[in-house]
Amino acid sequence: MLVSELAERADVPLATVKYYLREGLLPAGETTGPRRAEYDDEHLRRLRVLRLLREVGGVPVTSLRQVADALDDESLAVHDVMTVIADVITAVPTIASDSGSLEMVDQVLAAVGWDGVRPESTDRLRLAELVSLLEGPGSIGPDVDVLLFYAGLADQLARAEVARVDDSTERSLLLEQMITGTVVYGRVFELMRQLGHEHHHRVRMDRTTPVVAR
Amino acid sequence: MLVSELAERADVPLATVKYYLREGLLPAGETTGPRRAEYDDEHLRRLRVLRLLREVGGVPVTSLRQVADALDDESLAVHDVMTVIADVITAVPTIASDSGSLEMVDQVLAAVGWDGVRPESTDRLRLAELVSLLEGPGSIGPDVDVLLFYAGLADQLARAEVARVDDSTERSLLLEQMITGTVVYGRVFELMRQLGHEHHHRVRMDRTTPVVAR
DNA sequence: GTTGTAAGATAGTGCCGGTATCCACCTCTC
DNA sequence: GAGAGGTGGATACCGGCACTATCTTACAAC
Repeated sequence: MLVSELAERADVPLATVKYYLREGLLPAGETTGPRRAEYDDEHLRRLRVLRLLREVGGVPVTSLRQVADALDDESLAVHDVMTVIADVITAVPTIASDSGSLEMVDQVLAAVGWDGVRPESTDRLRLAELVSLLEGPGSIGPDVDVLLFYAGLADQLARAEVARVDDSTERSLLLEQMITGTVVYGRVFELMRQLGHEHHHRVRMDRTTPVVAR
Repeated sequence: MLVSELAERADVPLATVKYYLREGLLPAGETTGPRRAEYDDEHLRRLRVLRLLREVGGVPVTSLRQVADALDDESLAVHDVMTVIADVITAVPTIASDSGSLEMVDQVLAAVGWDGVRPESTDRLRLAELVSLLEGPGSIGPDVDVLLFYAGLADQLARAEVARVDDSTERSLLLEQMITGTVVYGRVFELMRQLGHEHHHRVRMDRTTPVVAR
């Protein structure tokens, strides 16, 4: 297919596809002439994944390059590509964190037995930042028990999600499915949590406050 | 305290505080003279909450105005303010959703018994959008059972979080704590999920692929 | 041939979230 | 009571980001 068709099939403006090509996020098509190039399904899938990361995951375009590079690097194991994705999804301006918070995080990680986490993981560092944020005056202090509760649930979630991947799938397809899953289901869970708040909150209100009219 | 002190204590640039005042996100201080105004702890807490929503929650400044208005409106019950917060946190450009997806979402909501969710909830609508996104060709189709699994975990989380709020606290303080909790612990859980992926992923790799060197 | 569209390069746009500057004036210190 | 420095208030400006528009050259299908 030609660029225009690629753009149309992915439902992305042509100008944007050209921009991504310029930025090297999308591998160039196979040149079939001085002013002609062919694109295939692989390009289409790549484009879809990038847009998903961008639009649903909120990943900035500059970080997408890291993603593209990792996907293109055949020497990287699927697992290693996913750590790149993990780091990139976690792109929020840095806050200061103290060593005590990091210690607390590590304590929690140890408690749930997550020894497979890289010490340089962005997620681990960001988590410590958040914990130190909670330590500020007048806020709900971070409690190891509370964090452990979260970690326990997250463990169930992550365990089930990892178990759901089918390693017999071809590398590039597998990666795309995993990325989509991470991003989209992450958002799904987030939304469900908020819906849960809304429900349980209302239930509690109805029980607590006297109902005036119904 | 004077503005400069307010800015310093919240660790926000003075120019930004002035900007927030201009935008009406922060109520004006009490004027004590033609070129003098006093700010109190309430202002400080408000500022901190706004910055948290902005920096950790990624809420755009325009939406912060809705938050500020809701917080200032004493006629709104705590619960109603929280629905405003819920809608505002869920600020991602819209994707098209089909009616089938919405039906699926409602089916899941009914299954977990969340009848306290407003039909117009932004979260409910966004969830339907995501579900229809998953329905696209070549992706991991949305499965009611999978969604139910997420909903079940989210229910545990939301239930525990709502149970943790102490209604005897003064309204404005309570709201601030709840907002902080929603935003920060949401992010905490997200990070923990990713850390869980990293760990379980590595474990699975180590088991699956023959270890060459150690 | 004529027309339409491709590729490729370069320049421009719109929004967002602040910053910077200016001014008239107040207040604190010495 | 004089001077330094900070204040509230207004307006103008800025940098980054993610595109978007335009232009040129050339080929391809009719």
